[in-house]
Amino acid sequence: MRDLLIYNSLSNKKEIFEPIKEGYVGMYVCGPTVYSNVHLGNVRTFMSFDMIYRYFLHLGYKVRYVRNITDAGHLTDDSEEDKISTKARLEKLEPMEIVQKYTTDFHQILQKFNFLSPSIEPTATGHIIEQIEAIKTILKNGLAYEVNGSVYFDVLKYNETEHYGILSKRNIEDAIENTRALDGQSDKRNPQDFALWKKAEPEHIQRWNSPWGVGFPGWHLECTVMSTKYLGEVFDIHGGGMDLKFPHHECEIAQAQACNHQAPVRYWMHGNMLTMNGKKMSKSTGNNILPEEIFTGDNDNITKGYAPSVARFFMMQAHYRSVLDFSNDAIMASEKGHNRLMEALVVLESLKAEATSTLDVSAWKEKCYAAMSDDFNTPVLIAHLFEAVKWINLLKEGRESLMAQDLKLLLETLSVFVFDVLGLENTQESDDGSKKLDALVRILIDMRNEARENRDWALSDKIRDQLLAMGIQLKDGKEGTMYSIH
RNA sequence: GGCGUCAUGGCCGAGUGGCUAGGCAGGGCUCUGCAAAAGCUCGUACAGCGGUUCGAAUCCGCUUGACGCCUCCA
Repeated sequence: MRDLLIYNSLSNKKEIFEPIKEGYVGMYVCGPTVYSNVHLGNVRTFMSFDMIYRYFLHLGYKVRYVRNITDAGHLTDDSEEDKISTKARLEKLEPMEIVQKYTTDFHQILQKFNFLSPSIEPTATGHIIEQIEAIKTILKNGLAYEVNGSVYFDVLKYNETEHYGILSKRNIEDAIENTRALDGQSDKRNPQDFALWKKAEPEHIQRWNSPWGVGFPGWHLECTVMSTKYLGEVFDIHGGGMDLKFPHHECEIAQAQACNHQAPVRYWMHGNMLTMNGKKMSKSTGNNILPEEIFTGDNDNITKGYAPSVARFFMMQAHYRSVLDFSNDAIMASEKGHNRLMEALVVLESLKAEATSTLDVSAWKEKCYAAMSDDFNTPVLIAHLFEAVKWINLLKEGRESLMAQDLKLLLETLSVFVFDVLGLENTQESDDGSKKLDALVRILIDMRNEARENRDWALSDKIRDQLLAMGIQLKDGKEGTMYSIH
């Protein structure tokens, strides 16, 4: 098998992927905090890893893909309030109601985008006991301290023997020098220390018993605990958005080292941000667009709705490690390209085999795999797919030819990459309603063609123009009239 | 202030020390009753200034600009 290159954020270069166990991949991706609807930026990261998961599966790896749900709430500031309880109070709901609501929303959105389900989707609240055990271990190993019902990770102590900042390429010394004004209220010995367990104030709703009193687990612990529980103390790939690199992933490394005395992850992968109007999409700033708004067009930044597969294609046209800027013009251009690709696939199925092949399908297929195996380069893959689109059209016109086996190989390979790996869908799916619509439109097409034969241009143009006005476009071609619905 | 990333043709967006990215838009052509659609085809870009080199958009330095992280964030 060809080498698979993966860009490792730990070394900042592409490395040949060598799984810990031949044929198996353990992959952990930081999931959403379920206190509001996921926006398109959140979706991008998960989609990148969905594509990566799909490619591994296609290559024949047995993949255990773990993507968590953060439902324990993260501290937002020193007010001892966390996101989930804040939202719960606002909506007068139980925290677990919030969690349920947005978890369901998350799943529905991903389903629309044609995501594959992860192998395990663990929750933070389902692993409180494991988190408490991890804290005990870190305390026992002398890398944490208890203050006033809370437990903090001792970053300076850790840094004496390990490098805190190994992933984000920071030096703790620099961080200390550049620390902002102290808040004065913290129990921390050093501002760089982070909470493993936090004492719950009376008004804090989410709370659990622990050896240090009633409280709740810290920001970063759940991922350490759940990844090692399901994938082992050392596993192949850990992914997440670029914005989690520091401090979240840095803390994960420190916690895992403190527990197990070894680096937990072989390959760290970070997806880049989706921006809009040149700025990062973010829940807190409001600079974001919801998936549902993409589908319906109900957002000031877009002029119409777009199918989930079109949004997916839009994202796959950029490399996962590049910043991608969302705009109406950009996704509209993607929609046209997406549809052209899908139409070529339909044409391909109707092509007839010839006695000779004038195109080298095997070499083309090889290029597709080479693109994907070079750090999952979907934009280059898509460029190759469009080369196939061009071929298909030339084949249709009889300007090139393929033997049966090459035709089959082209169809199979194209299907694999378009549907299995990129996870795109042909949006012209036919349900019962659309079948009836299809029959209706065909009747009108027949009537129009009769009118055309009678040179009754007034009638034929009327049928054409009125259908177009309601979004049904007729397309006259050599093989008869086709149509598409917009 | 610290750390880091990036600046590509009208737009989006890859890649690379010398050889076509690709998509969208635009020009030309084919098809067509006229259109539309579709197809074919064309364009020759890499922020600025230095340097290395036979040769750089691709490597190095500086400048400018943008963005990300440093605080919850995919």
